[in-house]
Amino acid sequence: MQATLDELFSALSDNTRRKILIMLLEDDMAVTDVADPFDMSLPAISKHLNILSNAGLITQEKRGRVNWCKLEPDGLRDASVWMLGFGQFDILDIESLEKLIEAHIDLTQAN
Amino acid sequence: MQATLDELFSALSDNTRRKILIMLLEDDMAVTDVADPFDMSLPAISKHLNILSNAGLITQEKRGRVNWCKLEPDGLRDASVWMLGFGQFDILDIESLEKLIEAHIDLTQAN
DNA sequence: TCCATATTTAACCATATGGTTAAATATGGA
DNA sequence: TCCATATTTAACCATATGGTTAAATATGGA
Repeated sequence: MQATLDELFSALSDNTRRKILIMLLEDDMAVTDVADPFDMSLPAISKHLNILSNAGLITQEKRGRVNWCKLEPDGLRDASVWMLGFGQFDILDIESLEKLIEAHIDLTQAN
Repeated sequence: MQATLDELFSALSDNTRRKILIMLLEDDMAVTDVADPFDMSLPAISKHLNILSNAGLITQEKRGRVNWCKLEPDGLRDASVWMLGFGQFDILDIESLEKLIEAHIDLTQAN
């Protein structure tokens, strides 16, 4: 069930969903907790979570009554591969990329 | 008239539009020529081009009867910044990124 | 057993999206 | 001037999207 690029980019095209992804960067969350900061009904959030699941950006695991949502780390891969390939390595200038990589290596070594 | 991330990702979520972007990577094109490979009416293509313009991914310049479409090189920037920031530098593994950068430097020096 | 909690499903609604065809518009060129 | 070419605009249509509320479902716990 590979998500298509259509599904991926479409899932990313809604601010509520992007915010949810950022929240899940922190930690796994129950549906109710995901919904909490939004001024929107639970069913609406439930639908957004479904869209994110279908796009391969999150996974959901039901334990008891609670449906835990967690980020799918590789979910963005296909989209970023498309963008980097398309952008021909110039989307972010090379120096910025190098700085990102250095920062990353520092972080990695700090752990 | 900054394009929003919503507009950007939404513009990218359609395969016809992604194909148009790839075509424009080669060269600037007239609307009629953009439409040629697609099994779709001219007005439909015209609409897609408008969506790409509003998203900041292309620009259009009318010369005579012909409306020339060209890629906007920085169009993807905001989207890729969001994705790289979100992905915390791990979307593509670091080695792949380094290879991309080396390849890019080689290309740059070849010119 | 029975109530509370967590979540989804169903039915609905307004608006957006992606397409169509027909007509309008503007420019180029004989 | 008048036709051809390039493109957009208008009017339309079916389906998708993002939201709602009410009801259903399932599990936890007293």
